[in-house]
Amino acid sequence: MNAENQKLKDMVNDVSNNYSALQMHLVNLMQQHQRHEINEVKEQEASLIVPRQFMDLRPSGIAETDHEPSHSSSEERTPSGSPPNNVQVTSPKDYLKTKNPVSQLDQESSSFRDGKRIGREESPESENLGRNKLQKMNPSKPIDQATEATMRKARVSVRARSEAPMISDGCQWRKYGQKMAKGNPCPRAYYRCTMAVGCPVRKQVQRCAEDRTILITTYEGNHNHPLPPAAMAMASTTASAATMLLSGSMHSGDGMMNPNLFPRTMLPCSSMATISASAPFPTVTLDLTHSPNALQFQRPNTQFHVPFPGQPQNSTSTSATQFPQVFGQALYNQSKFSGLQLSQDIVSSSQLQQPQQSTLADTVSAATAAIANDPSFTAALAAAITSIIGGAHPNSSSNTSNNNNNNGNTTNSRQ
DNA sequence: CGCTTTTGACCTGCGC
DNA sequence: GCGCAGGTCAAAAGCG
Repeated sequence: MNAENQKLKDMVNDVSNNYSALQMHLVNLMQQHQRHEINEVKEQEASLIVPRQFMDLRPSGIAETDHEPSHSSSEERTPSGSPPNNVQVTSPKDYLKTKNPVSQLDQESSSFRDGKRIGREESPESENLGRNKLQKMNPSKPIDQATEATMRKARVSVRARSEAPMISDGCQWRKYGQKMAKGNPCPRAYYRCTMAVGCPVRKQVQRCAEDRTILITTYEGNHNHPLPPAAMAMASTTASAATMLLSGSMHSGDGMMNPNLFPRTMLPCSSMATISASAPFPTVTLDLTHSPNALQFQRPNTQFHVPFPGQPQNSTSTSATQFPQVFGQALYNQSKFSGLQLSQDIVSSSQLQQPQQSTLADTVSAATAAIANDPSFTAALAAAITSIIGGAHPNSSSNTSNNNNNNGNTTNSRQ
């Protein structure tokens, strides 16, 4: 066990190092691409106004100008002279070190302590209720409160193939409800984080109606406590989603995302992630199910996307390559761990198959699809996902995993 | 015995 | 105002 632990430590260190190196590379690629895309946009619409970029893993409004100077011209085209929002790639560690997004939210919510139910005043949901009530009664800061609500409700949905009833993401969860959702024969389970008292993070777990091997896990909120390394990626991803969506809302005149501008800020299409701006729960969807076989089941732009009010159908969602970079990184690193090199030649071959790929995340995605038929790689792919979202295995230390087996049986019998 | 899950009831928002 | 659906609560049951 000691030897195994040491081996795992070495692997973690390797991940960290590779992550940093690849992160730098990704930044460079993004900057290059951004310049290219900006030129295109300028050609198409000279008067276009582009909101901030959606790469800062920290909560909006705290970007520091002493970080890497942005080479994006988004700030150049920001009309109101708002502080520049640089394109930054911040590791989860740095992100948490720099600023705990939860603390900000908690501070914001602390001014709304008049919960509807006195007995539940301390619970986050009662704060929400109180806030909603106050928002109705006191419209003095509608934009701020709408922004806050967006931040609170922004969600990250992860689609991953898993036989396990729930993917363990490094956190401890307690199931507090289960419902049958319309249009899906599989029940939806509700969990809340139990790693700290009063942690507002919740998640929903449900199997995809079209392909029940796909597990859809939706995260909402930000943790108010330190996270184990295994949970860092997902937590920062969730927080980033909120930040991304909030960022979009903050830079449009009416306090909501401008649907016509939003897609233009994203990099070219990747099938790994989509963003839905559907109110009231804007959702970022990370699709880790891709394989040649998976694609036939997938309906990438319809499943979670509700048209944004007034938004043309062809722009209801935008694929993003920026956001899932953490997952691509994990895949790359895990493939190394597994001794199954996600080597440059594999990446290159996948690029040949999909010449439109232009970013690291896309490359990894394509490589995943290209080699997913290789049984030996399947384990590596599963391990890659596991390394990010904590591991999907029935024997997880989390109580919820085993109990969820019971859930499924019980639910089936009830059905 | 303490913790977690189950599950019916309840609350809330939304569309009609 | 009503019904529906999603989300949450909390007492009861289950489990180790």
